[in-house]
Amino acid sequence: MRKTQRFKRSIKPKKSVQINGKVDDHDEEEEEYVKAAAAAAAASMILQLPCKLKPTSSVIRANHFKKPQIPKSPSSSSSSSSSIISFEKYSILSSDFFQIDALDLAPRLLGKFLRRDNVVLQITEVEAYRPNDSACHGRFGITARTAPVFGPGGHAYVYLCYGLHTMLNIVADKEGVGAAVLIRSCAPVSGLETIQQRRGQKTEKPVLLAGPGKVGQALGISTDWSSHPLYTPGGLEVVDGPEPEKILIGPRVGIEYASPEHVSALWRFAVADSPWISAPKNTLRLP
DNA sequence: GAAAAGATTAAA
DNA sequence: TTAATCTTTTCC
Repeated sequence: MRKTQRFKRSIKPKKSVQINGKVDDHDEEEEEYVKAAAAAAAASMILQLPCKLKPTSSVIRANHFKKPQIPKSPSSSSSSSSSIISFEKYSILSSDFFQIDALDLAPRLLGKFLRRDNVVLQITEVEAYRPNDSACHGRFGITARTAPVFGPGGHAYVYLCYGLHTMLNIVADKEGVGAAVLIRSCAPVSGLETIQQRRGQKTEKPVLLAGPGKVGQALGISTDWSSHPLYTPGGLEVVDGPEPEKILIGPRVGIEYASPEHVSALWRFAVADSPWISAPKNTLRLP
């Protein structure tokens, strides 16, 4: 009954690769960074970085991208202020946006918005998981849990980690390809009170949303949301947003069980200069 | 059918 | 540094 879904492994088994220590070769590591730098640079070109983002002045506010300051004049000029990024002017992304390689999609998701009702988060950190990737949940093939990963891009893949944390992924690439992008960190844009309530913390500091489990908790989602389409209005949506000025890259977190090749792959992307980044930060570098 | 491990977090 | 916590996948 439960074993009806038996599928062949999509990758070659690697029994003897249990890596305990880190690899020592600095040269290769440097090379990896150079390669990833090129990829990130390519992504930046395609993004046509608008560089509209104003550096936060004195106050560290919840949203690194958006204007942090409360308008001093209560005249409420609404959206006329050029320094204010109006969330309303952005529109929901179409499903086509997601139908690309997870490695390309990941950096493009930085700066985009996640919306569920009144709660809006801006994506600040992601990781790419791909076909033939020994760290990807799709490595065992299609199962009841991972089926959404193999579906068409633009859907959610939500799973429970350590029995407690709901991890939100955005499925990438075409149907049949097992690829997704893990949302590791976000910055709050609106619905701060709801976010704080769900998180059980009153803070506005990065501890509120820097970490994949925190994002899922802030959005109030469960594994029932897995396979939910993110390109249709209502429920959970991904909305277009401003691109970051600079992107940091580094190896993915918490995948020591994978093959060395994939452990060292620089498939983690983060918004440079944003405080809304999860630990560890010292493995992230500019391209 | 049982057991191990996990894309983590918060508190000590 | 370590406990908490439970589903998924694998092994016998």
